[in-house]
Amino acid sequence: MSFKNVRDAHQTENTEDYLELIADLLNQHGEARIVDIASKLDITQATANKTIKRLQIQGYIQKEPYRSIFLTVKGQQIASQSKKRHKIVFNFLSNMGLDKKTAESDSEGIEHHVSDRTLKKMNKFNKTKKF
Amino acid sequence: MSFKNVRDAHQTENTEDYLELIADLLNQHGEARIVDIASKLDITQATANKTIKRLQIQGYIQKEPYRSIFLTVKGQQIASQSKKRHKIVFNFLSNMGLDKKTAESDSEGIEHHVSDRTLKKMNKFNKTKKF
DNA sequence: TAAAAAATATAGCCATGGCTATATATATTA
DNA sequence: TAATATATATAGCCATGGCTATATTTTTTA
Repeated sequence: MSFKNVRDAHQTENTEDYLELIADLLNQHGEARIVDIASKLDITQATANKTIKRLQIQGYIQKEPYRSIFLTVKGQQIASQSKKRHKIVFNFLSNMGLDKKTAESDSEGIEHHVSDRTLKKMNKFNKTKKF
Repeated sequence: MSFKNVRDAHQTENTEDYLELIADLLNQHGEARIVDIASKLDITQATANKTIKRLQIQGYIQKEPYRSIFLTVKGQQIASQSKKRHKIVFNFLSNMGLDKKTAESDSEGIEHHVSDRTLKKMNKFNKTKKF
């Protein structure tokens, strides 16, 4: 079952990265645009555009042509869950003694592969510095 | 740069899983066959076959039609690196107090997203129980 | 306001990794 | 050994996420 879980994680991974990023952009700049997403994710605008279209079809975001992007309730839920996980993993890696850059970069990849059980352990460690 | 790294990890991830599994099968049963791979990875034999073909083209494995699979030197190197990382992550999660099943399942996904720096920290913790 | 620049959209290409259905080869067993 | 079962291979489908090149729309600026 294990490998199947990893595959399932991959399917949602890109979605989660997009939604989390869009939420950040909305919070920080009041709007989220294709250009920003493409630049942050280091992909072309064409690719960003295509994925945004998929996310729209799948009901995670709402947007008018040539206009900026908003999250649906469904999208917001995933974004905030994702953000929460990301923070816990980032803090955990930081508390392990890793530098900000490494913690940031590693947590980006790890956040999608951590079970609730592991997340809880990490969170406990973050709070008490004990396992 | 961070997201790009995650994407790069994904490209090699499936390759690493295959090579690690093939190495295990070779060690445990003396041979690695498509059926076993498909069953372990929980995919169809057709999919396994297709990926095996790619791995062969890319020089990681060597095989004759209808025969079992062997690793090239290039393939062995990646398999053993991968195994090493996997073990460190698995031990780390176990040492955190997680049950075997969770540690196994989570390490499967995490191993591909852990930098050398983080891996070193984990390894140190495994040995000394301190960060 | 008209021209230039920037942002967005679309088309079409590629690789990957899923799948089912079907063919072919190999191994087992009656 | 001939028939059956198992394993492997191939063909063809789909979704995803990269890309470049080329519209088109919106925004900026001269």
